[in-house]
Amino acid sequence: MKGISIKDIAKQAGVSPTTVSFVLNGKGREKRISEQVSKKILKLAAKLKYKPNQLARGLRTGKTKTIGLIVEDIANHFFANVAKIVEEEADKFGYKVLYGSTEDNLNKARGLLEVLEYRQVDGYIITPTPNLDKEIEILKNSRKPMVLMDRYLPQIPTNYVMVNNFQGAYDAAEYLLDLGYRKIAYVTTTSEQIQMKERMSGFTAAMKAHGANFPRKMIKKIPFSITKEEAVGQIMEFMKGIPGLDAIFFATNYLGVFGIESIKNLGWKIGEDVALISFDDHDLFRLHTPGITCVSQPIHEIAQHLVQVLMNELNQHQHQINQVVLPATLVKRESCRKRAKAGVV
Amino acid sequence: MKGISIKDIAKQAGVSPTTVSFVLNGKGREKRISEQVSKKILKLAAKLKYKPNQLARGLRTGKTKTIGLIVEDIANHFFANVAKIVEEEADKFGYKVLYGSTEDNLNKARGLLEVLEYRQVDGYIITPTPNLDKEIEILKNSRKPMVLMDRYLPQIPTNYVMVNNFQGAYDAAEYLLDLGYRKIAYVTTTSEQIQMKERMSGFTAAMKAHGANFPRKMIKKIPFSITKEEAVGQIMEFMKGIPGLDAIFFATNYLGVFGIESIKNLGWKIGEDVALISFDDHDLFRLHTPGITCVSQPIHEIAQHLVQVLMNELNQHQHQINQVVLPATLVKRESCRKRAKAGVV
DNA sequence: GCGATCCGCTAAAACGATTTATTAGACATT
DNA sequence: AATGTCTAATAAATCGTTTTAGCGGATCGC
Repeated sequence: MKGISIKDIAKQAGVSPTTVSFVLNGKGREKRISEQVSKKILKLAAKLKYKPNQLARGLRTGKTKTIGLIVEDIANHFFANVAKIVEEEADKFGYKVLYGSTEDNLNKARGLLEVLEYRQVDGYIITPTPNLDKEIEILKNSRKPMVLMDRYLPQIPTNYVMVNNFQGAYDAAEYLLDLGYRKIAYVTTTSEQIQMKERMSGFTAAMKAHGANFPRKMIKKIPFSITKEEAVGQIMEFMKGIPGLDAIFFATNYLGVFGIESIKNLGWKIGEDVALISFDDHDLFRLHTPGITCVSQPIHEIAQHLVQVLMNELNQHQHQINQVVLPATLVKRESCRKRAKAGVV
Repeated sequence: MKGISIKDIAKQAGVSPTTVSFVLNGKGREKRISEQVSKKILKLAAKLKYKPNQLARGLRTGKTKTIGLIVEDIANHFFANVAKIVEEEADKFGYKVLYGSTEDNLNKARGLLEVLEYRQVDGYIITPTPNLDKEIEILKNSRKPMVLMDRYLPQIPTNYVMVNNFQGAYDAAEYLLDLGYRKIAYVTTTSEQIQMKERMSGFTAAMKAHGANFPRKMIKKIPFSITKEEAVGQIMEFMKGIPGLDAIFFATNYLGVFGIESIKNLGWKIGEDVALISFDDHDLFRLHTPGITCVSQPIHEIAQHLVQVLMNELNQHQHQINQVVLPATLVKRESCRKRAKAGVV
């Protein structure tokens, strides 16, 4: 059941393994192998369905043609879709993907990095967890090709591919204001992650630019660690405490989902009593009635750029830093609508 | 930036690489290496953070400690979650996972199998596409450890891990009848895949066992290839054509999602005008209002068994066939409720 | 006629582990 | 003393590639 090797081809062609290797690696010309011999080898290889042993090749060249993909949670809509495209794109370059989920846990991330190093992947696509700075720094210094996604580490200049969080949130705020909403609340996480900060900045900037009122008490931070029920409860309390609430923005999709539930629990009608908009799309937002307006990340492009950036580093030792920021798109659905008259409680 | 090798340890310990290899592989006793030397080597390995080169090891032993996971669509809720647990479980045995999505396309599946062979994975977890029989047969004959998931090939006895589709659908039908529903429709795919057939059998069996009427005209088959809009349209037509329709069962989750939309489009109320139940859980079902009752697959257990079966084959050359069928669970939500009075149009 | 150059190809080393066969010496047996 | 057994280790082959260095012969320049 053993595969056939370069030696088998060499024997059958009556040449040395070296020659076979040269030809099969497209170095026939360069190494001055005659057309006849080249052709014979190529034909033989095809006939025998020769498949180079990747382990032997990797051992010799130090390249495994494998990339490591570290996501927050492969079962999450956003990451699963990115993973899928990354796999497809990498495949085009002959690379395979080893993946793992961190659950946003530092130790899991460390474990994954260790395993990937152990497996000698050629490059990394990483969604960093909090406090992963040191490991990223080490990886960076080791000159291994690497690109971050979804968030970056402001202290460490690295490659990354991200959505424009500032612009996405800015557009959302502006859209709400355009529609005539005035009393707008903002729900985010307690996490200090950069992408959350940027969304907040973008939103705030838009409110300010339009002279809208956006005091601190319109902002609610929900801790990551609490249960869904607790979160929903907190959001309900928060909303009830704001008389005349017009519209509410959720800074990430799972909060938006909680928001839907909170509003329903209050007996309010989404899009009528209060407008709802969320960062990140979600199956539920698309299929919900009414549809939930959201700021959508260009998943396909993100994945393509991730692989592209990695391949650039991998192939051309081009060590200039590559930071890609892609526009977010406002997906308008029915949860926000033109507000005819000023809101009253 | 090179890793340290067995030779480095050997040099520093003043012994041969052979000795180091023996000790590090736990064969110290067996090979009569003295306690002193063993300890020295172990200490040194820990100190230098020695990580064996998997490529070299794989080349020599023929084992890559990698398994290939072929799913239908990694971005799908069910497969993404299985993939996640598979990865975690495999990790416990020191295995990593290479994955790929077939989109239920035969050629994609072939391509994936080829790549995985090329990468010499030690074992396979496969969601077979239609007509993949020949390739599975070949793989089986090659004695590579393999286990199928989600569906199996009736003509080829192989390992598999599945949910009990018959029982799941049976329970669903029985539940609807218990609640007092009588005019029950069934929506499935046109695909001839075994799991779909079994669901149909289970459902039919329950209806018959309870003496319920279940004529052919209560069954609708939706082709896989049409667009969402077309599917929704077909489902709407189908439902409108059944006077007095009580309840409707969808044989898989994406159909259930279409079902929700169809019912809404008709202006009916789920759980009030018509009961809805679907095979497979989905985020949307859980978060929808009203919640959608469904037949849920034990994802965690499925994944655990998949890895377990594969590890059995991998480690003990135990070549008896292992077929695991796990119970499906009926998750009761608000889309089906006690029916007070007989249904009237 | 002699060194330089080119042609077409190959021998052998290397990658880093595992594994088989072997060794040198201590000790025991007959 | 000759033989065998055991101990504690090692040398060398091996896995399948890639890659460096080189070889024998023909051709060229002068």
